[in-house]
Amino acid sequence: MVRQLLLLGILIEGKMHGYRLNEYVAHAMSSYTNLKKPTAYYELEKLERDGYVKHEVEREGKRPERRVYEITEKGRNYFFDLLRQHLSGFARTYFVDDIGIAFMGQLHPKEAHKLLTEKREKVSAALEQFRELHEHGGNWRYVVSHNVAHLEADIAWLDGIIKDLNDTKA
Amino acid sequence: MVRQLLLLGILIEGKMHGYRLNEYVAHAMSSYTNLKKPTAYYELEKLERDGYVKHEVEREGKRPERRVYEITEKGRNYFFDLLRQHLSGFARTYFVDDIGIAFMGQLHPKEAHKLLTEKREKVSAALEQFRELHEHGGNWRYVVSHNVAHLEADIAWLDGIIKDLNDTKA
DNA sequence: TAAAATATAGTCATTAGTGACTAATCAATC
DNA sequence: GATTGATTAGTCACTAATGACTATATTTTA
Repeated sequence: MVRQLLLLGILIEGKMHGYRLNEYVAHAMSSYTNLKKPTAYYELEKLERDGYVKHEVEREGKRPERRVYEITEKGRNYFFDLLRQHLSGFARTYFVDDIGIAFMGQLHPKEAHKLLTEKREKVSAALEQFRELHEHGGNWRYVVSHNVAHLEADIAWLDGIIKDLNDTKA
Repeated sequence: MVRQLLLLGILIEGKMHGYRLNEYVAHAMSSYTNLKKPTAYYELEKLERDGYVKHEVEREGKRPERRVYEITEKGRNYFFDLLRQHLSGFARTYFVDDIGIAFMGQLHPKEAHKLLTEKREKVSAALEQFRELHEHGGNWRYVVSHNVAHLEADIAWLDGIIKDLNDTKA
């Protein structure tokens, strides 16, 4: 449903053709989704089947045909339903890192220490990148602060484990 | 690859039949994965195709047949590869909440405020649940502290947005 | 002790998701 | 002015994931 919210949220601001839409997703929205192009078309087809969007074909000059997608009235309503659900709802996140940590005991603490230190550096680099993105307007800044907050939490968490491993090694 | 790490990590501690394995995943590991039963069997088939696990069929009394899965030597090596990769690597997390927030402007700030307050309560409840889980031994406690850290970060983040919305309303 | 509930063990049909590709146009460079 | 490279627009064959189901055995309860 997240993908539907995303696509309808784009189309609610105006019609757009498929290619442009995917470009927009891949660039402007790359910090909160990794929706792939074929997946977007696939999702658009479903949205169309259900009457939430429609499309007409146009062509500019001699370029290939484009499908210009447009949200329907039903789609608008559905978008607001989804948006309300998403803003008020809570969905549990599963952290892939936890699985590695759960099996960490299979390695020598010294090696685990080295590996987690590498991870910490990578998280730290990602954090720097997000910090540099700071101060764009709109609700975008909340997306940035969200990611910053979580990456900071991750680093603190990793530091705790690394410290424990230090004590174990000694 | 996460699923493979998970399944091999279970089997490295000893052979286990499919049903028990799924039970284990659904109970003991429910805080770091939502792997479904058919997905587990599907993944086990692939692991078997690639020679990382093998199975033999057994039956106890008159109960239905069981497939008892066992990790191979190749599987052990692969497990350690995966574990090292996971412990040292960093994978970007996409937060579904960010999509709702990105489109929050479509609603009246007053309604957004109400909805986010509801979300905050749900996050808070989830946090309480995790806090109660505290103090089991092993690396399990890191899983708990990880989730606690992230939920706390979420609440602080939500509070920031809610506060801004208060100012907007006024 | 018959009926209902629960546990055991896994399968199947269907939907979801994507890497790699096609096929055309336009721009740049040698 | 031919060749290379980028852009435009979308498709296809394949892999991944799961809700709903089957079928039997055991336990509980009325």
